[in-house]
Amino acid sequence: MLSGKKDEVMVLIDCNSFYCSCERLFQPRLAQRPVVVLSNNDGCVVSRTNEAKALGIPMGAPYHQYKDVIIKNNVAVFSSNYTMYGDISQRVMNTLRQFSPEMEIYSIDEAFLSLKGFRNLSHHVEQIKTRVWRDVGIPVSVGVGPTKVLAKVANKIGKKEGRAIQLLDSKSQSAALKNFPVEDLWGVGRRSANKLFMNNIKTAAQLRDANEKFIQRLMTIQGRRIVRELKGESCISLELLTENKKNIATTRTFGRPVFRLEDLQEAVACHASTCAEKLRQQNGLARKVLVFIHTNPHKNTPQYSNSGTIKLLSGTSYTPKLIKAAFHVLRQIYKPGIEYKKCGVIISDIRPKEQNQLDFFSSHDSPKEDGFMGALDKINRWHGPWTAKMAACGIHKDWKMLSQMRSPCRTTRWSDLLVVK
DNA sequence: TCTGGGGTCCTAGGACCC
DNA sequence: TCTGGGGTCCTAGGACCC
Repeated sequence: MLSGKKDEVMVLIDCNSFYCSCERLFQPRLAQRPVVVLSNNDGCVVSRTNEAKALGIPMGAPYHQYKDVIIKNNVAVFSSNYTMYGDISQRVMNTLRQFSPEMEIYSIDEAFLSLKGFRNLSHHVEQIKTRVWRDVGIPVSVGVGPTKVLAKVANKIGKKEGRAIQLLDSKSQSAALKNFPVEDLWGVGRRSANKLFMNNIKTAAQLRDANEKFIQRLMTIQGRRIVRELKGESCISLELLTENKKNIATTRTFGRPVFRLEDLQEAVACHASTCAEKLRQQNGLARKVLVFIHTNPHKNTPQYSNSGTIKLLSGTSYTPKLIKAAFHVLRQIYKPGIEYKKCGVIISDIRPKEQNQLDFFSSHDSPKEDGFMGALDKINRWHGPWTAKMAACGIHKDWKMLSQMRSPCRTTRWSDLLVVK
């Protein structure tokens, strides 16, 4: 659990203002202009360029509260376009993969590389930045350390100073950690930071030098790992394989208030369908279905929120079965006369399909059902999402989320291809 | 009028069994 | 009617991440 390795070389690469940088890629004239990208439903600001940060627009800021600042300063605003960001992300990762066989894709815009044993390290690190910029056109920041936590620290400092930082020797580590706020560390959230403050631990160096057992009591085993990692002992290893998901969730805020059970059913059917499709992509079967609904907590109306789970007799990835289960839960938690704002479906207790088939007594999805789903997925892959769907998903969907400023899918949809004159 | 979405890991406590 | 201890499994909730 805590055994650490000493001679690792972890490199963290992350894309600067990733979603904004993707938008700039297709509109180079935005290069000098502040840019922000909004969350689903055009709710909050989830990505900002440095120019937008300088205007005082915080991460997660409600869009409507900053509309004035945005208009006044000619900020370019985009709804999020996850199809495009996902595609650009793949290109970035493909470029990074050429630098080392040991790579972990940590998020849509971040990856860890191990450059253990590489000679001429500084040269390689510089090359990473240059190559991603040249091949994909996305600016990245790079940080190097003997552990993931220290690579994160290096990356954060380097981003401010605009250069790649290496924290491989204890002297540079101490210098960096002395002034590094403990709350900015990877793995230290608001709750833990407050507990640390109360014990007079304010910098990363102070956390590194604290008593390990004491920190474990305060922040569980994860806190203790952070302490070890700060000391240069690698406890959080690279995840080289992308594991299958243990939970799959699809949840959305409505574009308008929803009262009727029928509308909720349409949304829940859509979300269950999406979950099922993601599940089939990883060749899994799920046995649990959770549905939740709730009102708008920011609005001064009667509040209600509830959720329920149903356990299936055997695992399935057959969309109609999952929709049926989700409806069953929905009917149990639905209360009429309430103004709903959001609903979601989460499937869990997921295992690989092969494993289920070893179980002689459970009833599997039939070959006919599998064939049906296979055909459905194929159609939607070729002709776009929702080309073919269950009738329960409805047609009008006026509860759908808003995305009024979405850019075209330049790289994944033929009709959106850029035309060069 | 307008405030996102999708994950993971860890722990405490209850249920159950012998 | 009273009484012990140890183990496993599961779940809900907390905390954190991007």
